[in-house]
Amino acid sequence: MTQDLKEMADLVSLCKRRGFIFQSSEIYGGINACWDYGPLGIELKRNIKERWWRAMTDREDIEGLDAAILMHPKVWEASGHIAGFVDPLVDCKKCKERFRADKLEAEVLASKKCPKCGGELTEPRQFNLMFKTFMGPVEEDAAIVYLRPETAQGIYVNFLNVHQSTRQKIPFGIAQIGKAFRNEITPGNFIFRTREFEQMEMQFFVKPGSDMEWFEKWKEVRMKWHEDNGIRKNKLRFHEHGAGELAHYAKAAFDIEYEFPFGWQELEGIHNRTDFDLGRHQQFSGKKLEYFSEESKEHYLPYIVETSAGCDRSLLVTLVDAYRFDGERTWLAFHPSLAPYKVAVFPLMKKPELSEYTDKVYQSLKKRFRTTTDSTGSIGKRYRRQDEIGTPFGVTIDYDTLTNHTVTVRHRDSMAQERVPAENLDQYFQDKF
RNA sequence: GCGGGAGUAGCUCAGUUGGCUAGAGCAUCAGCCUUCCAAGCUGAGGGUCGCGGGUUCGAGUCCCGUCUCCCGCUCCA
Repeated sequence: MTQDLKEMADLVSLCKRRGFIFQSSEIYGGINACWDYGPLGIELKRNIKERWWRAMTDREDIEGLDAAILMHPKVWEASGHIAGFVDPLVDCKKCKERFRADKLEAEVLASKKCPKCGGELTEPRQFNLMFKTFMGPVEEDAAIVYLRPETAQGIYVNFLNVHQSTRQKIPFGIAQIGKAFRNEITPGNFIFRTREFEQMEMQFFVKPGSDMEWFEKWKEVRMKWHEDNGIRKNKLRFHEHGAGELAHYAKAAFDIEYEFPFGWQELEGIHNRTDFDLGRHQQFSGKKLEYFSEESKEHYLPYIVETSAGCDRSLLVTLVDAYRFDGERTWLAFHPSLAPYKVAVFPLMKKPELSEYTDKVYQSLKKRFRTTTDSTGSIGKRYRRQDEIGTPFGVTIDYDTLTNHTVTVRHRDSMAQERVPAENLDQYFQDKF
């Protein structure tokens, strides 16, 4: 009976042991909620990003972009982050309850009495969720810049540049992968919520009135992407934001959620942001951001349908969903195209004549596929090692290979084996990833 | 940031009321064995016990500080 991942600790341990993910600055005791991707982790991450990038940009109506992390501070005034990301909080020293100071009534706040137990409240403290730094050598208020809390604004402020340079007509989109930073109050659950994270965003510009149609369309496309990555359908669902949950910019919002060992959590958001963002940037910059339609001869501010996926979260889902344990064997059932290594080549035993042949096959396969090789210990042990890092195929050279030039191809999930002529291996694997 | 729990080898942990040179299993490496699914044999490497300070003749063990992780709250554009 195969089991899913029950405890994140098992995955964290495997990730460290096999070189997927390490804690940042570990030799100094680590730093909260920061993680480093190891040799296998970065391969997995690159594969996820590559798959996303191709799905989003291998089409005529989406262009790519890579905007700077540091932006003009006014961007964040326009976006609402400077106002909206500041939450003054007070704590009760007695019952330890915490309140939003701006949501308490004025007299309650003035009395400094806890509304729940009557205990003493602390002074309101500011929690700005944006990381601040200084542009230039002088540390003064005028030089403050922020690490972007979302990548989307880099797309909005480049809307005209992309439109004019590519001659795209609405509807069209702009895709970007990049880092964003948020001073989260409570990070945690391994790489699920970190203060530095990578987003894969596509902002789609549409004519007002067609926005809900596109919204529905992108919901389906994005859900299908996760399914096509091999994520189990019964672990994925949509969650609709109710009126009270909607962000300040949104007209409609759905999350794609995944059922982690710690519960259903957001993996990607699909939002109808209306013309809020372009409208605000038009207002704050004084630059006209309207689109002119040659067909209808009208000027309008486009609506934006956003698809915003967490790259690190996608990676975590890929790991969590692929984790299998059957009581004896642990393996990662990655979709072959996401697996860090595609093929592992082994000699059945560590004997010179087998090793020599193995090396030939290895050198040949690695030209086309990400391939590894291993000759220590028993063959079974080597299969298990590859299982744990999710390598979908093993190729084993035995004594028969030396005479008839066929090898064993062993499949990770079923452990099934088949005999394939060594010279056909390239062809055998070419449509598998 | 608050409350609770916890940091000893790469991983999982043991370490008695403070007392010999800090241990085990797994993992790793070398060699042997093995003609297809880990845990068979021999040997090796690896720890200033999270970090800093204190008490003591003596600290992994007691005290203080600090950092990090886990669970719960608060928060989540």
